[in-house]
Amino acid sequence: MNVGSRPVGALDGGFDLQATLECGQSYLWRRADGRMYEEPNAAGGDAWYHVALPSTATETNEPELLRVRQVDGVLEWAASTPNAYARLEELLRLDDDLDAILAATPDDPLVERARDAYCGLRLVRDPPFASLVSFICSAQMRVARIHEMQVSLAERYGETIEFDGETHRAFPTPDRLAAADESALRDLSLGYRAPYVERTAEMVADGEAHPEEARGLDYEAARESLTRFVGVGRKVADCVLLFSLGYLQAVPLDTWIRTAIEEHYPDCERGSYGETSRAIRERFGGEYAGYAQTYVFNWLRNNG
DNA sequence: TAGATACCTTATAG
DNA sequence: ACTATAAGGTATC
Repeated sequence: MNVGSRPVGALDGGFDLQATLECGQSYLWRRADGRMYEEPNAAGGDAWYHVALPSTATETNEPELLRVRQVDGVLEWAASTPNAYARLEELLRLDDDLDAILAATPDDPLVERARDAYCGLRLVRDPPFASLVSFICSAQMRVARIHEMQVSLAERYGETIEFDGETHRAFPTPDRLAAADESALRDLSLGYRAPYVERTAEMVADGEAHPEEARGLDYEAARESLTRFVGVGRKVADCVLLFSLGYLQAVPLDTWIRTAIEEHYPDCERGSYGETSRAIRERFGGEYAGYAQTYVFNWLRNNG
């Protein structure tokens, strides 16, 4: 077992592990106590697990298990392979200068309240295919149930890895998910999202399209590219751009952000997704507007 | 191009 | 108990 630790004070802007993993941007981690989205352990020290699939850059074909927790301002990890910090830095955007990023977001009352409430919350860099499927499943779903769906998919179709005497499962590869049929996915309570997930997985498995292909395109072209997948409209595309592909300017126009626009930024309502998106991105400071979005989303979801 | 509607399933409010 | 409503929308007409 490979272990390590690092004080979060060493990161610009600090870090809050629970806020980062339970704010509804990633559905690919599991809390060890099985009480995700419920109250945290008062003493701190809750652990979360993630199974990372090998990237093309790695030599082995084995999935990699990561276990992390945060105790007294120290991030601690244990992993099945060496150099876990590099993985965590990538997945949890520990390389972001949070102070500088939040300084670039506006100082209006709503954003200030949200920033204060979720100090140390970072965006994530989820793997693109898993992120795509997660947000296809997110349509008209509560955060806790979206997470349940991804756990179900992993348990039914994911590769296993043994770690510390327990079995963990990775999120399914496109191949394995494409082999599922619609009725099997409906049995996992995906509802009308089942054929969307199946057809999208087939598109990726067949080489017809891959979410990675959006990377490097201009923001709006990248969003358009992702809408090729079945079940992916502009909102879901924006989520994948923000939470996986690193387009930090993306502001998914979900119900909470639309509420925020209605009540706090009415002049940003332009009647269409594209124009309203442009206006709210500008209001949220442009380059890092997606960071402001995530803080505001959480503040409204928990307090609105 | 803009607007209306169906769609799975679950949880919560009344 | 039972119904209405909403949950990080999309596809189709």
